[in-house]
Amino acid sequence: MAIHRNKHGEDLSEEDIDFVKNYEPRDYPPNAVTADVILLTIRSGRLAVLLVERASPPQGGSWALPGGHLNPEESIHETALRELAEKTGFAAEPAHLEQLQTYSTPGRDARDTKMRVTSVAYLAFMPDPGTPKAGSDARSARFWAVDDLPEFNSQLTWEEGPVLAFDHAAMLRDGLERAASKLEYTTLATAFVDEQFTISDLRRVYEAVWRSIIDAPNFSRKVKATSGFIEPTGVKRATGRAPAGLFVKGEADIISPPFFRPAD
Amino acid sequence: MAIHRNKHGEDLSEEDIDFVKNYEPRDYPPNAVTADVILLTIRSGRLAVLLVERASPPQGGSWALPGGHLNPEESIHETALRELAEKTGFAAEPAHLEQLQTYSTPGRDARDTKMRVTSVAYLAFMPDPGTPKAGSDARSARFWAVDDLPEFNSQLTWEEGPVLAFDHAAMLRDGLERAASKLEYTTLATAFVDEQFTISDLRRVYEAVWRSIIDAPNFSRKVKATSGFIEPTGVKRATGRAPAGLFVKGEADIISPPFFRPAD
DNA sequence: CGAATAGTGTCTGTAAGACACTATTCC
DNA sequence: GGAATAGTGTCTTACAGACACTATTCG
Repeated sequence: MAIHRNKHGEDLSEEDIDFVKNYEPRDYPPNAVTADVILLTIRSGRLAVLLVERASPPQGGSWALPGGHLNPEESIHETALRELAEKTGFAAEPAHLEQLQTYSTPGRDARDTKMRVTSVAYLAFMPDPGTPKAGSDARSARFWAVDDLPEFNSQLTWEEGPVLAFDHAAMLRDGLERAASKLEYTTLATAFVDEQFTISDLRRVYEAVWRSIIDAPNFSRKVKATSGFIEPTGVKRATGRAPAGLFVKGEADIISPPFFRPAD
Repeated sequence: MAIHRNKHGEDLSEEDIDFVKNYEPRDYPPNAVTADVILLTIRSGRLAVLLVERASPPQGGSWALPGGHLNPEESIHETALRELAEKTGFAAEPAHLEQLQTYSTPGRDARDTKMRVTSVAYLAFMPDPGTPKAGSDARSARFWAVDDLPEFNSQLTWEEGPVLAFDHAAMLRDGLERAASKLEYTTLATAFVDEQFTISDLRRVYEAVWRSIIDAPNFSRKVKATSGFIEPTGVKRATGRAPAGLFVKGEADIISPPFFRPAD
């Protein structure tokens, strides 16, 4: 039996070439595939997420994660990057972008009665990039501290902050959990800080994402003892009170043993 | 500003109702959304995956993960369950089913030139269900030990076992890594064994998924010390040599502290 | 008996977390 | 000096892993 391979259109069997030639996509139920991006950063020590105020339907006027349709010829990963650039005007790509999960519950989008809308959520980290410019299809765009969102802070009422459109609150919830867990076993905390950073900067990332207080002495020792996590530059920064050593990210992506979150 | 919500078609604004009424899905590029399932089990102490031999194009004749198209009205999770039942004839649902990742690289499917095919991969665990019956669209269906697949065992040549269609080898690779990591911090090892099991049964799951040998005395003590992992039934099973206590799964889903894989 | 499996006891090294203490800078 | 921040030292507890040892059954 012949081995059939299909990488980027090469090595198609004759049957497959025929099959594709006669294939009529319009014979099948319509689908839309979109990417939505949860872009997280740290602002004044608080974890913040980028939201866009939608200009047009569905759910015009409400706040949502930036996102949009998969174009022919591009991968969803590229969709996520493109939509992020279009909706926010950021020139720089995020320091980290990973796929989170796909959401497809019927009814999650008003169009579902005519065409199913399947959304692939992405999770992105970057150092505070300043104020975004509202782009195409957006009335406005800004970072919101996660605990200024009523759906993420039981102290707030629904009138005191934006309520998320579609199932974006569920996406954000899943994204926050993924982010917290990734800090345990990867060096991704460095994706939230500038190229050069102090150990305290790094600790504040953990504190913001984990929503907990970390013992500074123990943290400092642990980070320096984890091989490949950070590299000293030799330079010291005298910004605050005591001068602090400046570091850059090391070569490691995985930290072992992991840094555990406090049990709560 | 009004708060817009959209849960299962309720609470639509007038703009959204108008928008959907005038929406024409055929104006947009066509997409297909499919679910593919990585069903893992333990057979004679080895980790095995369910594969089907495809009967029709694309890639008819090659081995692939069971899967198929998202139907209107169903969630992608339901697609995964339905395709698994249709392609294998299993009456029982898997003990565990979770979404893994979504694959959308252009060119991953021969049809991509006419219609993009986005696949949501699912990961499923269950105790050995016996021999599957090849269902719709499948020439045959069977479990393959993962290390009888040439792409997962460098000792084998491509002629000595099935080579996976599409990007299913990448999916399986990601699924195996997810499975190994899930055993670290969840009680999902119990999804691979029968309702009643011995501690050795459970240890063999860890050994098969982690591809490593675990010290039986330490494992036994650790499992029993982890609250909520397993509950004793009081009964003993005298199948092999020494009689072993029988246990059932406890209420916990998360194990803390985690069980770590050996560093390799 | 000997082999295979189940399970207990005990020791060692590593690491997490608590916390007292010193050092440096700005006000 | 006093407050804020950076960083060291040291002690306790917990747990992973190594491994010697006992117990039970089958051939």
